[in-house]
Amino acid sequence: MIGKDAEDAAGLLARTAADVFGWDTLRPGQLTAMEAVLAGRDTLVVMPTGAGKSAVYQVAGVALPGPTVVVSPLIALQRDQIAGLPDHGGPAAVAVNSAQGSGETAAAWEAVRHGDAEYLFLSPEQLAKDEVVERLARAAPSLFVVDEAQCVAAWGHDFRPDYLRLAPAVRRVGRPPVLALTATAAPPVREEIARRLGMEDPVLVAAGFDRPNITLEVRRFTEDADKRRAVVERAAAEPKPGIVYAATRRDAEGYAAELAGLGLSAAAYHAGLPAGERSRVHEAFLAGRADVVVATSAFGMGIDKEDVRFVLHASLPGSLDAYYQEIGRAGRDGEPALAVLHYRPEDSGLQRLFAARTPDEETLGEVAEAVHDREGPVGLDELGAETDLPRRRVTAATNLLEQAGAVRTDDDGEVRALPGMTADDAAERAAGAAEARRRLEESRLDMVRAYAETPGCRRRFLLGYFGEAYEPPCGRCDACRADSADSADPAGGTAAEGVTAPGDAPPAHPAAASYPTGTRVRHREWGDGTVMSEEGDRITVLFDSMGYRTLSLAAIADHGLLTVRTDSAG
DNA sequence: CGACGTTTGCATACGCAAACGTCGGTGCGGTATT
Repeated sequence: MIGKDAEDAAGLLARTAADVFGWDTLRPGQLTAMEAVLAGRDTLVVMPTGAGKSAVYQVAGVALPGPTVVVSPLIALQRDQIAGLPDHGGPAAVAVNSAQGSGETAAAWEAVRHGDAEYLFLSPEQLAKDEVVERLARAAPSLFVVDEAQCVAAWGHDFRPDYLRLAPAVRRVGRPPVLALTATAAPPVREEIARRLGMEDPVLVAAGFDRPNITLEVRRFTEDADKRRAVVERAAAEPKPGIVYAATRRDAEGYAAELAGLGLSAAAYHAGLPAGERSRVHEAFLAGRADVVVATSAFGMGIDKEDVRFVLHASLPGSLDAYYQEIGRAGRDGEPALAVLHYRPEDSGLQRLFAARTPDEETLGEVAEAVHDREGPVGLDELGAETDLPRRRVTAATNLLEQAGAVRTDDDGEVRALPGMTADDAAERAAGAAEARRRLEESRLDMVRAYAETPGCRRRFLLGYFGEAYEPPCGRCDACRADSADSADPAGGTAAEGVTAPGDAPPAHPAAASYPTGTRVRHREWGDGTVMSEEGDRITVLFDSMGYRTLSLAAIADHGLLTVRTDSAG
């Protein structure tokens, strides 16, 4: 880019930020992302909550002629975003969703049609409707934003499969630049977001991941009862307020009741509670009227509270992406905060079950057959009617068929079978894709266990997972603290019961230098992969079809397991 | 996969263990019922 153009763009953005929003300064990451968007580039922004991700689309949206589409996963989040925009004569923001009346929705579309709305918020499910996409296409949006973009990878495969169908929607509304925003995404997740959204050569704007004020700790247990007692005692003892994450609704209520029994202001939060109770707990927590909220993963997005002092996990999360997202809610004010993972190997069973949930072969077969029986393209609504399957399952199955290269989505958003493949072949290949997906999810869970069991610095492990090198000791994780305690008192001073014993940090294996992070490698049995991290005498590789695998350098050397691929750099 | 609740099986057992069954997380949207 030519210097003068860049200056002009920066000037325009700075002026817009100041005049429209009253912001006198933009942070470097914000400006970089805005400039990329303004230059028509697809852009992926990975910045912690509070760093001002929303400002990127708010300012760039105004600077670009035409409305800005913002895909947001929760209606409550859409409301927050709209409420957070300046309303004194600034650009108007409207939403289209099922929670508002038909009059309000009609008014929103009118505003879009007349160019009175700068921002239009909607869920991915809305974009599954032809009528919505067609109206949007007529409005010719100049920017397509996907907020909380980690949802694409985390929810798109089963829970909310319309997240995997945004790419065709982007094309149908005129293929404006795509801006994806997320607080937490490891490199392979970033890659998946970009791929699933159909982003082309995206600009990556990633801020540093380390949250140095959060102390990291893992406590390991064999008995469930010991673990439960430890969680309650810790939540009671630490400075408030705090969040305890539990794996099930039942656990959330059990812990909350125990803490309340100790005289704390504690409440449970999960999706099974009445809406009124949920918002009451949410508001009480934000307002500082609650000491502890014990929650399932439902408690998260939209919780903007500075002074959370601890986040305890009573069970394993399903991935380190989810874990970092959840502990990232602690200590946003920069003051000391604490993240403790209470670990029992058995607890991974539940997450393993969740990971194993993929569409069954029968569903894949029915959908594949319904598509193949058509000579021409068919809409997902019609597929649902023909197969008599719920829309969500039809969409998920279609996504897998498309991923397996058996069907494709045309410019009208309808799907058609690709020639040269029978329905049975298609279903079989889709089942293979589902199986690969399941292996990947399980390997991500293995990475959570590896974090819990690492003898080394937790911070180094976590940051390594997110692609950031870190030189221990950090001084603020249980492993580093125990190490320094050991050197002060070699005789013992052992860690408290249940704490993972830190081993001696192994010396870097000389062979590790052969496999720096990012190297493309090929394994005899597992195929191609990318080196994600090296720790001591082992490296972790993300294999394209097998997920994460940790390999010992000695075994690699002894058996010639890995070859470095030089043909496909990057 | 594992926790928890219920049933079955035993039979010197008014109770206990094993076997069996069920359930488990995230939210959108739209329809049916008050």
